[in-house]
Amino acid sequence: METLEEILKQDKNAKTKLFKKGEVIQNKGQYSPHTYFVSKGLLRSYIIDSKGKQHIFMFACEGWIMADLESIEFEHPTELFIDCLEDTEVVIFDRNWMTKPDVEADQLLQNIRLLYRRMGVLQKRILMQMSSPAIDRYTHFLETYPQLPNRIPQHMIASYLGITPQALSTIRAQNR
Amino acid sequence: METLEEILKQDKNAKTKLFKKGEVIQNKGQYSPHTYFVSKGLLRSYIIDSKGKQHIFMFACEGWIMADLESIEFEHPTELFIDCLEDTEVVIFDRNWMTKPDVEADQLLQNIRLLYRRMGVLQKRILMQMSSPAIDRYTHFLETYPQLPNRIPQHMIASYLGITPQALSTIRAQNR
DNA sequence: TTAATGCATTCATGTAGATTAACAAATGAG
DNA sequence: CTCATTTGTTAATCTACATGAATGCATTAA
Repeated sequence: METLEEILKQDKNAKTKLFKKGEVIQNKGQYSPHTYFVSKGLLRSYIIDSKGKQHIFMFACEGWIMADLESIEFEHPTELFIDCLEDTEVVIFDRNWMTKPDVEADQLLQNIRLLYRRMGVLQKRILMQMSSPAIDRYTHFLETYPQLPNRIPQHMIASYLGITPQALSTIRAQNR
Repeated sequence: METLEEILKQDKNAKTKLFKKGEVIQNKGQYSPHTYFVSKGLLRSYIIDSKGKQHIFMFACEGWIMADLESIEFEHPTELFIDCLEDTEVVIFDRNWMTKPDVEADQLLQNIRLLYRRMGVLQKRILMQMSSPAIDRYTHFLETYPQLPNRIPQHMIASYLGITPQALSTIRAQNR
């Protein structure tokens, strides 16, 4: 079977778009039912809570998809900001892209596998958030995304882990 | 469009199964690539962490699906236990059920919507776990699952929220 | 060069929630 | 019915992590 990327490159309907580092793709309050497949670069989604604090929901580098599925499924405005941590190339899909009649079986299968993979990651994240201390979550992050620490600053890792940059710094110091 | 339940009832391939309250459907360490659609009753999935503590990952009542998607997608043994909190009727699917050639378009669309819905819930849960205190998570749980508090004991709600039963008890007392 | 800005580290103190324990009420089994 | 288990509550103490402030070090701009 071909990779999703190979399939997408042959797809006439797929819209490719380039974003610059720092560019904002989606703002809180919008309803934008798009799903982004990252073919190159690095995206980030995050919320800003009632106290003004940022919390990174996820990163998406090459081969991952980025979308506010809660917003798309329940059809309400998004709480998520999405922006680019690097110059990024994405393929954009609309709502219900997966079930359009012209979608090929191969592509559909790949799409569904991406959804499963994503859910697997979300599931693991919830379980770790509930049952493991910050040090274990950090170790797990390093194992799962070995390439990311070289591409993003520490404070973003902390934000992803759900702790402060100070706490992460302390953890790293103890672990040395 | 018909509901998934109506579709499933006409499906010759769908296997229906009955479980008794308390029965264990899946144990940690197994690899069982099944997805359960709950047509009646209530299922629970949970992990037991390295210190022996239980953490409830999710509940699935009527109309929801239950599966260890991490295990299915990455093809490793499950960490999740699944058991019945009530007498429960489920429809069982195997790995790759969604992409079988004999699956009808209507059913496929419904299946994908269930996946999206589930991911929306997971996403919200992660964001709340990171950014909101226990009291807010409890309130959100009550809004999202108004029927569940009548069907499960408090300590299971606490376990789902990621806090101890004592903490939940205190929160509820303050809120009165 | 000198500010100015962003990033990481360390420390002192504060706090949400964990832990442990004790107890009462409800439920269930023999 | 009785006894045992499950469930929910309250309180005292403990701990992981937050908060706020100070410091050093790059990088960039003027």
